[in-house]
Amino acid sequence: MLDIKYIRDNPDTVRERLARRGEGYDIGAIVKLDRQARDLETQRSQLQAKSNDIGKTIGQKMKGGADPQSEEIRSLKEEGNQIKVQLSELEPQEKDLKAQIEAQLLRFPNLPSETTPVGKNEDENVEVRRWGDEFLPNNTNILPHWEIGEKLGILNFDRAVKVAQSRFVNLVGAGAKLERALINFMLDRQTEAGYTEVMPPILVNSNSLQATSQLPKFAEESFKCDSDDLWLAPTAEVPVTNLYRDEIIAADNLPIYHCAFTPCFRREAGSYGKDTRGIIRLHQFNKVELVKLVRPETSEDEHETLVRDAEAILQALKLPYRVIELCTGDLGFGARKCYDLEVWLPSSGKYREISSCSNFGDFQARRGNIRFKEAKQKGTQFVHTLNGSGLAIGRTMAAILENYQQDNGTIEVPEALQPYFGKETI
RNA sequence: GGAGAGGUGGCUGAAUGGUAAAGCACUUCCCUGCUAAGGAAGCAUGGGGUUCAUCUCCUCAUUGCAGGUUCGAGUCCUGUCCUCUCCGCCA
Repeated sequence: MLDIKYIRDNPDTVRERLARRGEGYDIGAIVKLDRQARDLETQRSQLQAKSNDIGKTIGQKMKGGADPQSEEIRSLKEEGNQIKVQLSELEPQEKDLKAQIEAQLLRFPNLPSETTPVGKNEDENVEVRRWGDEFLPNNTNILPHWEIGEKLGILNFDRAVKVAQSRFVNLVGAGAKLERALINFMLDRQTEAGYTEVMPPILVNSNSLQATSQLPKFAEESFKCDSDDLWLAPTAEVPVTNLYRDEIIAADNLPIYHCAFTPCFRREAGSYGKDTRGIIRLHQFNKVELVKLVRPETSEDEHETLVRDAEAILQALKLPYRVIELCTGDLGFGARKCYDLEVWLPSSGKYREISSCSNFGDFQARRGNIRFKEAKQKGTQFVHTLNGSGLAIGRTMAAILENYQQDNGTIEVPEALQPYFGKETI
């Protein structure tokens, strides 16, 4: 959430930064509502003060033994009643205005960072670096991962569709074990890199989704449990970041680094016809997520190391990839800056997103009221939150099935993964 | 799912409807003088106003949350969420 005070004091800056994302963000209305709300609040609190005064006076007089029926008490009560009438008009107005402001504010995206490249859409994203050309497979007859997967009997779609729906998969035998090996491998690596593993709830309430900014704007993207205020988490970012919602963290305890393995659930509304085959875009997929809560002045550096920590997995698996910096037009709602890691998928001759690493600044912290406090200092500040996949498990498996495909139709298991998988080939 | 109890500062914990005790912890200071004890003050968060701005200052709100009654609600009423105990069910 944007800071209303910042909008108030720097409307032009806000306008200009939002415009970098594209059209359609008008802060005029909110500035006006804010002015009205503050005027009302000033009026209301003055009346409130008077009312408090009367209450106190009556209280003191009653304590002193005054007759409740006396003229003095009755006239004070009458005065109190009049204030109450005035308040009953002002209060709903103020409340309504503030609710409107809040609702609008929740629908404004974060301001892009000064360094985020300006662009209209994904075509204007910027490639930052590329890694692993020497590992590009030279086999030109590489089968797409879903074909080789079904051929080897380790990916099964038909039965998963029967059990659930399209966009679900069943992993069999070596497929299931490979998934498990990848999970353990990634968690171990990220733990060694300094992230504390957590295993949070993956059903999350509306407040949590609002804090990390999946709500209110993206409600149709998540699965909702009908009879409870619970949703299936679309990413571990939600439960892990929200572990600290409404907390004031001692500054000494920052930075906080967490990694978490969770299944993730997405409705993929509006992606009909996209990636309908294979395991690139499923309603349920596994992911190891990295989450950081840091001091504001460190968040840019923390963002860079977060990306490096995600890259380290791809490097260890010797999977070719590139790092893309998203331009303002493609930037996620809550992010001020974002790098995507894209892994090479030889069957389609394309790089595909396998990790998205974002710096949210104080955007999520403000929504979730996650603050920190310096010892011996007054006041609190919002932390900065960051997260990134480290990595998406299914897409990593797809990349392995393709990049490690041998001429004889077997899959070589990446060396780093062999201790976890227990075999050298599939 | 059934029955009961309860949600008050960092923690413990009071408050016949009269405007949130006290203790512990913490911070600063004083006294004392040696692994200690005593005294004083301070000690929450958020909003608004004031200010070029910060602090101060003024003010409002916050006893889980949302309403209601009242001049006045921690206290009474209604709804709701959460926690705990017992029972039931259950991996």
